Amino acid sequence: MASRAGKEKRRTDALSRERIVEAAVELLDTTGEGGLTFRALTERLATGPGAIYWHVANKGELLAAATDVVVAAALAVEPVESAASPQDEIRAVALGLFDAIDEHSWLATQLAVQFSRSPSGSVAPRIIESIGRRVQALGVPEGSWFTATSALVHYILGATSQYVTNSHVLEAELDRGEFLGDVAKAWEELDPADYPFTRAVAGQMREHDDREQFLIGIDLVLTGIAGLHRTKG
Amino acid sequence: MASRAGKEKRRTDALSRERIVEAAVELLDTTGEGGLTFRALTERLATGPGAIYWHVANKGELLAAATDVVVAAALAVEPVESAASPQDEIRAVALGLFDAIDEHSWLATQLAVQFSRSPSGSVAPRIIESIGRRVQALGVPEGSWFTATSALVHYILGATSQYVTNSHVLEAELDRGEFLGDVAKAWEELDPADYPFTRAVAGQMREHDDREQFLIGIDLVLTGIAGLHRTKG
DNA sequence: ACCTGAACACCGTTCAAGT
DNA sequence: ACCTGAACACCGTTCAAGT
Repeated sequence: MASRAGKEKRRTDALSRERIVEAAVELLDTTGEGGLTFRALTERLATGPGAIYWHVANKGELLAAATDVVVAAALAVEPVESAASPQDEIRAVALGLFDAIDEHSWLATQLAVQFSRSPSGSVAPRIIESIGRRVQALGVPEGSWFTATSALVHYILGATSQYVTNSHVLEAELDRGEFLGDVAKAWEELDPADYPFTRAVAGQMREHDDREQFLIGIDLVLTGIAGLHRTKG
Repeated sequence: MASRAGKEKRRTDALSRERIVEAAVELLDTTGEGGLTFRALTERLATGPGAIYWHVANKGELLAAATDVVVAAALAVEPVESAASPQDEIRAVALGLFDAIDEHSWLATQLAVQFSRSPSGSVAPRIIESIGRRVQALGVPEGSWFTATSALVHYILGATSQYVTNSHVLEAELDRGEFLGDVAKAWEELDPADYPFTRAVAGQMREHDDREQFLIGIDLVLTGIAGLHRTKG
């Protein structure tokens, strides 16, 4: 509680990169992807835009930092149960990201952006490391480490990006069930000549459970990865 | 060449929704994601913004239409070789989308947006139908049609979204090889204590071939899907 | 070193007015 | 029915000036 080494704190609400990023995350969570503006941020932090630009280079860097903070938290939670198999751990890591996207609807888009724009940034290595270690533990031959990890990460990114409760849904005050119902209805009304499969599958789409579906997909990829073992004598 | 049924054409360059969407695609291809503005569009079409808004509700609808046109073209190309297995056809469809994204770097982001924001729009059903029919042909039990198709589509979306030659790369005038080299270098310089796997895999990342890697991932999912058959007696 | 806030060069979108 | 173009309410970003 006592201040250490006699260093005086200036003002309690002094700006810092951390505080700015934190405010950005809150703003994104509350008002959605388009809600993060320097106007809103300056108001919330009671400063001018110049103050923010002193700590952060531009909006892109701010979004990258916000994404990194949230991803780091999501990956840190994973409880290391000693009894868990690598497969179970991979499922847990994937679900951690799934839940993070569920909580922060803006995260899905940003994950895709960070991965493709700056794979050497902090976000991509974090996720690759977390999945990759378990791929190693799976006994995948070394030559396939990158391939197997990539496939898992690609599936996770693709799948999670669609499970976003997006602003459109929030605006209309629909819950996920109503939303899926509307989509299913639209699918059922497609031209039977052009869209027989999509129509046939509309019911399954309406009733599917997001998390369950997501995990089944993970398991499909894991099954495929298990097949890589036999390739190498 | 002769005008049909005596209908007079007004001016050759009369506006239409089609012409606007076409111009939007060209603008996106030439100047990238951020290059599509109503300013640039009005200049290219020699009109005012009001003229565009007469044919198109807003920018979102314009982007959706541009995405739909490009996706439709990509899926239409698939040559129906009668000897091809469903697996081969799925690979061909996937590669068609891969190539489309390679040609139109803005497409990856837009695919993700269209899928999550309006899965009842035209883009998502087109892709689901194209993949889904082949999943049916694979002999997947009916109860797993939606699950199997979703897994494939999720993988495809996730994987393609990362193979974009993005504007950052274009600006720096790097080719894909140099870009991957830089990423690999950055990975190799990560903290050995925190990122042993990512460091170990940097070399594989540098040398990997995008298309080959993409297809292996497809095959991993297909292997997993093959396992679904046995679930049902 | 850190912050202020006016100013700049853009956006997407609207709308009275024209033909 | 279709188009014009000025105007509006925003953006992200800069920068001289302050402390």
